[in-house]
Amino acid sequence: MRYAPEHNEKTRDRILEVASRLFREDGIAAVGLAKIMSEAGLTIGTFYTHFKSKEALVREALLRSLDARHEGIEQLLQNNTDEVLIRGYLNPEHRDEPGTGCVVAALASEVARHPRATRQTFSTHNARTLDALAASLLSRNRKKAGRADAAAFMGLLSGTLQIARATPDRAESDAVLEAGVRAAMRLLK
Amino acid sequence: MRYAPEHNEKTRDRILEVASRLFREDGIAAVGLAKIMSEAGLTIGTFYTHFKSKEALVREALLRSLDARHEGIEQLLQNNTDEVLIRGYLNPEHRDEPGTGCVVAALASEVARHPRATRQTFSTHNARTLDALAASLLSRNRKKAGRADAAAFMGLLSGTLQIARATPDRAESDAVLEAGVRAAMRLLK
DNA sequence: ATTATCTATAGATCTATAGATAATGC
DNA sequence: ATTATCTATAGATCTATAGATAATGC
Repeated sequence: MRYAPEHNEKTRDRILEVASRLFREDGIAAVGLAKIMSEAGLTIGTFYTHFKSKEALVREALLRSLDARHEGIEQLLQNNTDEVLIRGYLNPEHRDEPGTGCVVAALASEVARHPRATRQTFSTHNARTLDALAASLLSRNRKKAGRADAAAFMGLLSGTLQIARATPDRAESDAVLEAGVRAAMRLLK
Repeated sequence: MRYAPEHNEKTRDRILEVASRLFREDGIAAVGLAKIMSEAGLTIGTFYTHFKSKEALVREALLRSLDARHEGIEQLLQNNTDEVLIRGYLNPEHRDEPGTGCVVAALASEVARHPRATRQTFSTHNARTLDALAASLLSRNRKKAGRADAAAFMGLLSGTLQIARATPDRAESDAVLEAGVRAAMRLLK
């Protein structure tokens, strides 16, 4: 069947949308292509007309979700105080909704075990956000902060969010988030 | 065959030893029971005489590796300066050897997706290390640091290590570790 | 006529179980 | 006699491919 010219691209986009959410929610290794295709309203047979392999999908989904989050963070960086921005990351909603949340917190440790091409995609597209962080948030407070300093700041945020997510006691988990906010503020002083 | 009384326990220990390494190296979802048993010198059929399920193994392997690392960290906390301790965590060897390294950096984001019983085990056994960190490292520098503050400090260390592991360029990855050291020192000031 | 989608399947692997085998203590 | 181990297998799922089907543009 010859479909409309944009049909193929729209389908591909829908698959990427679902994949970038499910990978963050369940982990890359734990989510199968059949589930992704099914949630996109398709059967698994169609997958390979859109992507060469699961690893190719992983790279494109990472790219997509990192870029999407970059847009959001750029906006937050412009008009807000440090604390508002930090609390925009370290809050119970973000903790409880990994599917639309930070890619670093959800997938960095798993991406580290993937092929170099995948790590390269992750690193390159995360660098845009790190550079923006360094340029506005960090340098606003102290001088001479580079991409690596932004990575450490991001490490504090994502590492703390992960520990909060792994902590089953709600009150204790909330306290971890609050301690993370204090620590992040301290880093900026 | 009736084996020596300690035989069963030694075999179980060997399985746990292998599992706690492979889970950290490859991720929990990505490593199968057959591979674990094979590296322990056994076939998969024996697994269920030692553990009720894979999830039960996960809990015991987490418990074991968290406790093992706790011992090491306790010793480091006693006789070293802040910087030596921080560099004992954020260094290239630790980055390159996840199998024997920090459980939080390797598995926290994956544990967060596991059943509550597993998260409880993780949280309880990690709390011992967090309390030790709060008691010595943090309170040595600033007053009134609790378990949650230690969790944020640990979040900085583990989150930064994860980003270093995901960064394919060696020099850039090394720079992330160094920035992490600076940030951790800053947190203790 | 083209091509995205479907069903069906290959072949590998996953967790888990059943029943036979073999090594040691009583 | 006991029991940890083995082989074999069930049944589900994984990634990937093959070939039939069907929806739309020329």
